[in-house]
Amino acid sequence: MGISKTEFFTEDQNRLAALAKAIAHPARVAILQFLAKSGACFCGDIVEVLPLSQSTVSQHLKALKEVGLIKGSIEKTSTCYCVDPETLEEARLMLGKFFNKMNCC
Amino acid sequence: MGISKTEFFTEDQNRLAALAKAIAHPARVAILQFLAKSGACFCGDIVEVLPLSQSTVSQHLKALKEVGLIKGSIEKTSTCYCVDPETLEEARLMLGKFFNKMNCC
DNA sequence: ATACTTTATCGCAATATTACGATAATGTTT
DNA sequence: AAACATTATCGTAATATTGCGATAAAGTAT
Repeated sequence: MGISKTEFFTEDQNRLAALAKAIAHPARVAILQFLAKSGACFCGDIVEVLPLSQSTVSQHLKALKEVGLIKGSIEKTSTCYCVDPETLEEARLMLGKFFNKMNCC
Repeated sequence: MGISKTEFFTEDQNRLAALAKAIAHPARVAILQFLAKSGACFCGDIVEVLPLSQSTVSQHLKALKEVGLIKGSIEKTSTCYCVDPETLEEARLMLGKFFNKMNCC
């Protein structure tokens, strides 16, 4: 995206933007929904459900993991992913606060 | 972003992603906050406050307007922007529903 | 009409995202 | 050890985003 001037903005603004960016793609929305519905699952389970290749799904999982919305635990031969309730709550609070402050106009 | 497979996903998933993408950049977060705080303002007012050029701010405003989060009315020689409460409510509801369904794990 | 003010758009360059196949990495099973 | 299964990473191509300067567009004021 070009030279994003993140250093000028506040920590909150950057964090909110990062959390929003994590769900700013329908595939990641779908992955989160599937993860929540199934409780926890493997990369392969998601590949079966979505029209994306294994490497693409893995990259989306990485993006979600980096922002903290999901976490993965190594289990047997594969990695088991599940939603991270703490970051989820953080996102819910930040977005809630953000939208509450929009109450004017 | 490459060939995004939006046609596969549901309308809701795409809409949620689009709304999230609108606030997925700190500059747009800052613009929305400034707009809400000031009630309504001109492009020039935002340019004074942010470390971005006039054309860049105008582009961010366009992105916010396209997703419906803000609306602009022509006033005198300039355009007056303000938050659109309806789309804001839509975003709040969609995100709220999304996060509520994440309550498991 | 001309100059001025303000916003929108164009064109460009730099960087990021998305997606995939191929391959590496890691552990399991035979 | 060899074959297998699963996920992560690399390399690459196509496209999108971000940002800016320059310019167009449109209205106001002199």
